[in-house]
Amino acid sequence: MRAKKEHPTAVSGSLADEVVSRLPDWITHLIQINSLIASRMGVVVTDFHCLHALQQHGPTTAGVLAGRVGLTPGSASRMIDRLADAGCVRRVPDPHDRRRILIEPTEEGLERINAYYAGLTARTHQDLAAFDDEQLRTLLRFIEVFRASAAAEVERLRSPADRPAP
Amino acid sequence: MRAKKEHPTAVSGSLADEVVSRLPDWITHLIQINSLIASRMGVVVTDFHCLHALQQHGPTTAGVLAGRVGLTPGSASRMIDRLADAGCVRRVPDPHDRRRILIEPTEEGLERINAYYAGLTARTHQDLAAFDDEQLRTLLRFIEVFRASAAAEVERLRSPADRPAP
DNA sequence: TCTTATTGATTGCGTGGCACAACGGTTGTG
DNA sequence: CACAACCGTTGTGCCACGCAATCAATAAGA
Repeated sequence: MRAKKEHPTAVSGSLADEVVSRLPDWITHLIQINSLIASRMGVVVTDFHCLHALQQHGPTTAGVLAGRVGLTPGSASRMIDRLADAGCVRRVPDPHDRRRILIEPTEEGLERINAYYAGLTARTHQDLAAFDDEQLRTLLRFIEVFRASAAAEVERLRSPADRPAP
Repeated sequence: MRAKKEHPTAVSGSLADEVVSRLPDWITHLIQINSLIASRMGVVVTDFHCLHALQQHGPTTAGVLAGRVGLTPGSASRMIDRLADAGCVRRVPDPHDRRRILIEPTEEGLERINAYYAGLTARTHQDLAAFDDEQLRTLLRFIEVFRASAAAEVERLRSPADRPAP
């Protein structure tokens, strides 16, 4: 444990250090944006993730939805209640297995999530205007690498008997 | 109900569109990572933001700290109670104004936040190894632009209808 | 076929973070 | 010296969440 390392504005011996030192602050801001927009929409951040997952992977059961957003099945059930009351999702019985109930987003839910992404994408497009295609390709690769890495990190953190061999 | 496009402005073909379409998923993962690590540390995400703000801007009063993490003064007081009980922060009376109480991180608090960043930093360094200096410079610019943009967005979202004319 | 085990989803209960509003202590101003 | 403004804290209620028990439906076994 190196306790002497300061991250805020790093010692910038390398560009990589600069990058990693500036990431946390950005991430913090992104998280705050998510919370603010969610509260402005009258929902909780978790509900937001649920809508996002629904939009990304399509309609699924409540169980896998709970897994995606990192909630217990019980909490997911209540979350779906909230979203259903808000008219954002709908419960549809699975014709093949009467135990299962598929959760699918409604028009209003899609509109809401789209409105959210519209605001963010507009700003993002503005920000991206300063980069050329070559740089955008680099950014794309960067995002893809980090997305995969983040997904792996989520999986690792969720396993209780983790850290078998560092 | 399969929508025609996955995202609102997904005019596929543009690199910028690719970027904006992939960002939300990554952000979602980052948020989940934050929540997971926070719960694993025995704190809440807000406490985490508090420690981050303390590390970024240095010791301040409870009031401005509440503003930074987006909490009411009352909630911030309770949050400071939690962190103080956990030994992460310490209340120090301001010698110049006995109404004010400065909040400063303790060694343990700094260690905790460092441990968090150490995990993320290690992974980030690994990911960054695949990029050369030119690309890293692009990434740095990208991050800086988006960080500023995100900060501005946070400010905008916090002021609901006000901001008449500064 | 009838019985038993497994899977999926929901509900009772307790915990805890948060907002709102009221309170006491401190500073500075007339 | 009295009054007002400011800062932090505390009382109260709300609601999201986890845990565990429960009900419904399918799958497996005698």
